[in-house]
Amino acid sequence: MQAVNPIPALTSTQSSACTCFKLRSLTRRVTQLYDQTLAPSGLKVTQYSLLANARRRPGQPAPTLSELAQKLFTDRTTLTRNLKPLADAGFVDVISGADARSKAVVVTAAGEAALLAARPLWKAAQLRLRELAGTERVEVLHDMVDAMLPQLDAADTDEE
Amino acid sequence: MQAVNPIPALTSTQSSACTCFKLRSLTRRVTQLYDQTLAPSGLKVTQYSLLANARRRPGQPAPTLSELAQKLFTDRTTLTRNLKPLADAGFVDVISGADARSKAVVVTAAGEAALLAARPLWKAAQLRLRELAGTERVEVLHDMVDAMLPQLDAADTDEE
DNA sequence: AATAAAAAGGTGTAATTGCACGTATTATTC
DNA sequence: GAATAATACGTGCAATTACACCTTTTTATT
Repeated sequence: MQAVNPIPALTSTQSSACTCFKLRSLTRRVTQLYDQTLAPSGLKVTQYSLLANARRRPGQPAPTLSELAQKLFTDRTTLTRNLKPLADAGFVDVISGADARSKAVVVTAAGEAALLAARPLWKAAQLRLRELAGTERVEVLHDMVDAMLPQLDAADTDEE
Repeated sequence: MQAVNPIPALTSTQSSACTCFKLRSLTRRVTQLYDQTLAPSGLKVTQYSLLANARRRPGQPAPTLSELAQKLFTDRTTLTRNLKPLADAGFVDVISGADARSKAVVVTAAGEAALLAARPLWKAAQLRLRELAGTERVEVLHDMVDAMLPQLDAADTDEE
């Protein structure tokens, strides 16, 4: 016996089963949670992540724009724009790199301070998400992203 | 015996363990995959999802902006902007609703046609993602989003 | 019926995102 | 050494996203 397809021509399940749509929806809500929690710090989660990933130990070379973009899984040109508000706020300096072509991103003292001030809020957001979604789910999600992202990243840089 | 924390002051693991950052990174890549695959249709995945969710069977009432926004897990004002290119392309009509306040979204015949034409491409994207990430992972991801999204959605509408 | 509250929607502003195309600089090839 | 490749970055453009604040209309309260 075969299961009956409820409404053949127009199952709304079809569109809502879109993985991309689901992911985008979840990400919007999660971003909202983080941004609202981080609000007192003046940083959005994107900026927090950018700063945290641009950070280097003293003596360590500052990352170039391309290096940082790759680390952030972002388009290079997106990084350029995202640096603007942070540079305006004095949280980063975009200096000329080793090459005459390349530029490097340096987190300033003010940037470090902002990051330090935002950290407890970020931790609160992490905790709140775990409360809402369940710690186990969040951990599974981490593993899944870690497994999937490299595949998608490779596929992206391949096909050119 | 206690495990030694590798570099106490500056573990880059801390920032990369940000659930929001991970989710956003994955979503960017997945969106890229879908958008590139959908490109021949002239629709972006956001627009495809919007159209698919705005669609009604003949006779069924067209969704109001607020209803549709809720269904899409988007801000109401975001929906307003996202409708613009679709209205310009003639894929939707934004008509006045039952109320003198409300408006409703109607997918036009051209919109239906665009959706129909895009569907094989969308399916190809779904398939490609499963190839890259593994079908099982995608299915687990679906379940996780389905479980997490309502929690975050409720938390969002609550705290006002 | 007047007033207050709620609901529905829009605009200003700002940030995030990526593609297409362009310029400048370095490395490679002949 | 000159021509070509590749690398590094920027800008124009368009879409996505949401908050703060606004107007209009409907509903609820007194």
